[in-house]
Amino acid sequence: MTFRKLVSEAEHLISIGLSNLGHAGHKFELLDPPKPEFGDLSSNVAFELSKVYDVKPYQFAQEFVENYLRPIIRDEHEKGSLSMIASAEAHPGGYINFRTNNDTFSEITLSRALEDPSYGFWDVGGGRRVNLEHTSVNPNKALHVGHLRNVILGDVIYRILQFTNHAVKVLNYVDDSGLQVADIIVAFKFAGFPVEPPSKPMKFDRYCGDYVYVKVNELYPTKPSLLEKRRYILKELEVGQSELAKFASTIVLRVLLDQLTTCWRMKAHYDLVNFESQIVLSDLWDRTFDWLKNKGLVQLAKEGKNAGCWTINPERASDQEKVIVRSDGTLTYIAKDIPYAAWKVGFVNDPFSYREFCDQWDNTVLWTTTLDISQDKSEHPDFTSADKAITVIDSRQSRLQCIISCVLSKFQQSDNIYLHLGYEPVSLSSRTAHNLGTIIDAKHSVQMSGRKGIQVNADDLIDLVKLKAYEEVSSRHPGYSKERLEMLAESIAVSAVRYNMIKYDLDKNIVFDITESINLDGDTGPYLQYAYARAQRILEKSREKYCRAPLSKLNSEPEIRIIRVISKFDLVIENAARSLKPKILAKYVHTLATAFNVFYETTPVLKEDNREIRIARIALVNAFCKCLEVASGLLGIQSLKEM
RNA sequence: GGGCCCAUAGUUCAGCUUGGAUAGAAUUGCUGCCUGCGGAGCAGUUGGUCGAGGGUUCGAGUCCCUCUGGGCCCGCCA
Repeated sequence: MTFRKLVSEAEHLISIGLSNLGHAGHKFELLDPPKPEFGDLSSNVAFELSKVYDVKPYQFAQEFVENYLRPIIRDEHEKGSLSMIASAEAHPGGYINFRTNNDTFSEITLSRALEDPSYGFWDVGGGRRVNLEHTSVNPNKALHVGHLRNVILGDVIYRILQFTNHAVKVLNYVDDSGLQVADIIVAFKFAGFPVEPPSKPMKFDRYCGDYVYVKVNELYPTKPSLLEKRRYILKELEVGQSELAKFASTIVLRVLLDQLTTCWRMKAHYDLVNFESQIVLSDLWDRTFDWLKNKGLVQLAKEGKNAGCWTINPERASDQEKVIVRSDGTLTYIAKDIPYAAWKVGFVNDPFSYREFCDQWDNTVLWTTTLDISQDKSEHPDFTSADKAITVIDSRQSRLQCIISCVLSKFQQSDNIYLHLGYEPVSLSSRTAHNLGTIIDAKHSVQMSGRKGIQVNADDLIDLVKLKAYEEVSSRHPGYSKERLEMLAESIAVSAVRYNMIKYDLDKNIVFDITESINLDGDTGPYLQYAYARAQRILEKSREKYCRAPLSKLNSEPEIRIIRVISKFDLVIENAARSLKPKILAKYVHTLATAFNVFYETTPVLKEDNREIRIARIALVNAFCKCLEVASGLLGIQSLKEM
């Protein structure tokens, strides 16, 4: 909040200086100096103007500072209109560096952080409505670590957008009429697989995915009749209503609830479950199809390999045309996605009624659509006609997502109304794949495959990290009850896994290694929690009541460092929200926690004899906690008072 | 064949949008720091031809081109 003010003051000064020099409006930039010696804010203005005057940047900088900036700073100080900037100086490197008045900077930053209940808030969205789709895992299997990246990325994006004044609805699309569901229905109905998991207790999603789905796929080569059954089932699923479809529906719901249990464990929030079957059964497709035909975006192929199919034109000439309606009249995957996308942004009338699906971990209601109008709740949130749709899916879907995006841009003249937020997938390290019994060649990593059973289960991962966390917590608190230790270990495990999935850039392929993933030291989620717990211990033991503290007493290097980080909070959140890069926030929170840890090691708080300094430091610890709590919250990481 | 992404320390990654000061973390190895508010920490140290070559520029890890190596996509599967 306050760093913004520093920047705007510097902008103001340079602008006046340039205008006095006769270069009003000349562009320049303000940036973070890489080292503290270079001051608090730097400008490249001398590089820009030195071209005009054909002198060395340093020479221009010296003269500009001496003859223009310093007099202006003096003036403004006399008028009392500068609160942040104390001085400017030219550096031999060519930059002009500004220094703050530390006393007032600390004072303003900390009092804002402590007193403003929405410190860090920045209005990026202006209340705009966003439909955010993530997770969308086929309902025939349990989540693996690849899905986890999707869930966590999506959920952090949700939290960031929600925080920056977007009205976000989180959608989870369930493909309940696709091939993968048909596979397990084949197994249950025609291959003799029992519907209940044998003997030992096992989550149903896991049983379906790890066992039934894998085994039935192994049967197909030797029993081709099963493939015919699968085709039959697919048809039935699309028509709906039959006994078989009803059976499939019960299976899907069971798997879905188990999947959601894993997602909720990761503290992900959803607003609506969309079922593909309902999109097919509604008239959403008909309306969209008519529209596509009217616009001339699709055509019926008369000859060639796609004869008898409706196809969609590619955006680029080099791409092939894409079949959306097969020659037998059934719809392809993409044909179901286009009306869904159009529905999200309100391009077609909403054919759905809405009912409550279930309650969630955060005491919110998860809704679902229904075609049965008698079930409609009159008071339900408005899910359709968002200003923007964001779909979180890995980059292997880029081509198809691009088609959807292109088609939607033809609906309405606005670009970017449909955004595919892509990311590179998670693969397994050769060591981890080897441990799973996968036969590997010399490749560095292995793609996961649910169908082949090559995957690391999401719950297993959390459990493993939890085990490690449990050992750590119980060794520190031998007297704690099992329940308390469990709770803490779970929270630590979730934070470790979440942080690990967002600290990398979206375009980075994560090579998942099980051994490395259980690490709780260094650049991890628990590191953040640990800094917070230490700070909390200080506050807990402090007997000072909160009072106006002399914040200007905080001028040691570690203190200034934390304050500097705190002052940039809203800038970082804005940046993360605009760029949709959760990583930016993860990096920030780590920097914040590190700054605190340095302070903690070097600077006594409770042991400080001078009362004024002591209460000022306590105020600093308070501000740190508040900032860390909000920032961690945006990552879905719980701030623990103890661990 | 066409398209997308990646390449920076032994390892995993920041930094590239908007070119500029000594290229930063984490981890590994080694060395210190608990009769101090919690050592899941802190400090120090070892470790880099920023894949290669060319171009633009006063200046390139960052921008442009070519090449090499790796990943992914291109179905009447989803």
